Parts: sequence; C-alpha cells; structure tokens
Amino acid sequence: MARAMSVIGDRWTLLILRDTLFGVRRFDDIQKRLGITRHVLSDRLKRLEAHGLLERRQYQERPPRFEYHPTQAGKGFVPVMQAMTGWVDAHMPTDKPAPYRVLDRESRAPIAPKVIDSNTGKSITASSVWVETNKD
Amino acid sequence: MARAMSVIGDRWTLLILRDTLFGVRRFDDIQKRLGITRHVLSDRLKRLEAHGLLERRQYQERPPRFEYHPTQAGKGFVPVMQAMTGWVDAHMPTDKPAPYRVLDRESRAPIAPKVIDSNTGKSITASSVWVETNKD
DNA sequence: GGAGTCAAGTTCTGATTTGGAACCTATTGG
DNA sequence: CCAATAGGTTCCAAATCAGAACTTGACTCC
Repeated sequence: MARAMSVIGDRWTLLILRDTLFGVRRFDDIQKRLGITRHVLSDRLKRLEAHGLLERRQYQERPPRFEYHPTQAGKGFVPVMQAMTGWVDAHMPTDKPAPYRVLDRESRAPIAPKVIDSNTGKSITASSVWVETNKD
Repeated sequence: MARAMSVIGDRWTLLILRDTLFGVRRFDDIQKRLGITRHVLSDRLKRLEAHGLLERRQYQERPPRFEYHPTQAGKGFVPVMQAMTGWVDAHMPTDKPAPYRVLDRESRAPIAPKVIDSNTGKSITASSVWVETNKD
C-alpha cells in the first residue's frame, strides 16, 4: 500500500492516469478536463513516466508534440479503479453525473465490480480475511 | 474516482485507514507505525471521521482516551486495498518485507486478488471494458 | 511527594508544495 | 500579419507539511 501511495498518493495522479486510460492523452486536453494547473500536470506526467505507468510518445515532428499512453503497468490499474468505483457507488453516492461510463466491451452493459480470491473463488471482504502484523 | 480521491487522495489517509482496518486503532500507535507527524494525523483522523470511514470511540473515561474504528464504509475498502496490493505485487515488486500479511481467514493461505464483473463472472481488464466519455 | 511515563492531542515555526496567471516557442490557417 | 494550437516553463502568493516542543490528566516508581 505504501508503495502504491508513493506513486498515486496525491489529488491528481490517479485522475490523470484514468484520463489517459480512457482516451484523453494530450497535455492540454487533460489540463482542461481536470482543471489542474499546467505546472503540476507537467510534474505528474513526468512522475508517472518515471514510475513506468505512462509512456511519452511523439505523434508529430515539427513542432514536436506528444501523447501520454498507459503502459502495461498503467493498464493494470483498470481493475483497481473499477473496484474503487464500486466502493464509491456503494458508500459515497452522489447526484453528479460521472464523466465516464465504463461498460463491458462485448455486451455494452454496466459492470458490477467485485474482488475475489482467485484461489478459492470467494469474494474478499473485511470478514473473509485474516491479518497478521509483522514484527517491526 | 474524483470522489474517492477527495477522501483518500493524499499520502497518509489510506495508510491510516489500512492500519485501523488491520488492528492499529490508537493515536500514538498509528503515529509510531507510520512516522506521520501528530498534527497531520490528527487532521486526517478528523477527515476520515467526517467522511464516515472511521468512528471515534472512547475506551476509557478519565483521562478520556479514544480509538478509531472503521465503519461499514471503511471496511468496504478492504477489497479495494487487496486489488491495489495485487497490482503493486505484479507491477512494482520490491525486496522490502510487507508490514502486514493478509490471508484467507479460513485456510490461512495467501490471497490472490482478482477483480471480476459479477454480472458476467469475467475478470475485468483494460481490454475487457468499453469506455464512453460523457459530453461536458 | 517528586520524577518519569503514557495517551491524545495542540501549538509554533520554517520549509515544501500548490494554485493562478503570464510567458515562451514553433507551426499552421486565414 | 495576426490569431490559434500545443506543450511546456517561470513567477509569486497562498496553502500545506514536517519537526519539535508543549499541554492535560492520570498512573507508577522510588
């Protein structure tokens, strides 16, 4: 968890990653969608690239212009985001419309994310787990 | 996602929630484990309580002393954390030992978290989803 | 009975980080 | 020539954070 937070633990990083995953890949587009300051966006994109979640790709030569594409590690965050979205829907409802709708690619039906233990097939909840604290 | 980040979107909040979920519930214990400053810990606990993820319980009268217990909403974050842990293990390996081990309560075996769509039973990945951007 | 300890904070000060706005560079379109 | 587009960088003021000390009330040790 601490490692995860060292990468995504600030107000903007995860929203930027989300946008790139969902198709918004250019500096100005991300900046406008999120209302983030350009300075901070520039910094966060560099961090995401340094951590290997985004890849900076030049899409034209002169003037040089770039897009930010999620890497495999970045794409791997999609299920985590869906789990998070499921949690928000269950515990922090709102009236505001979501900026994106995530659907099943085949059926175009809404998704009901659930986290399971693939060893047992059972869903993971606070009461299904046992926690051992390692000595300091 | 934005709503989620408005609650947990900083370096400490999620680590504090994790500690309370995993049995560390007192101010000084959390402060020592995380190395967070007391000032910020005090503030984050108040926020977590205000957002309904933690409940402040008095466990002795004089002098008044309190523990922070996760609410239902707080406990609901366990699966999200497991999904996140799975992502970290897959994409950000390290040598450092984890401060906690999370096991299946029955079998005491390690957990292999996976996020599925409970409508279809299929696992959710970047390529299994379809994203529609809502007009601004 | 004074000295030390524990728990849960609060207060203070100086260092970082952030937000907001303007500026810079290169190229294309009218 | 002038404006627009794209991707940044630079500057300053405001908000936030780290580090350390202080507070309060009660208990324990000598």
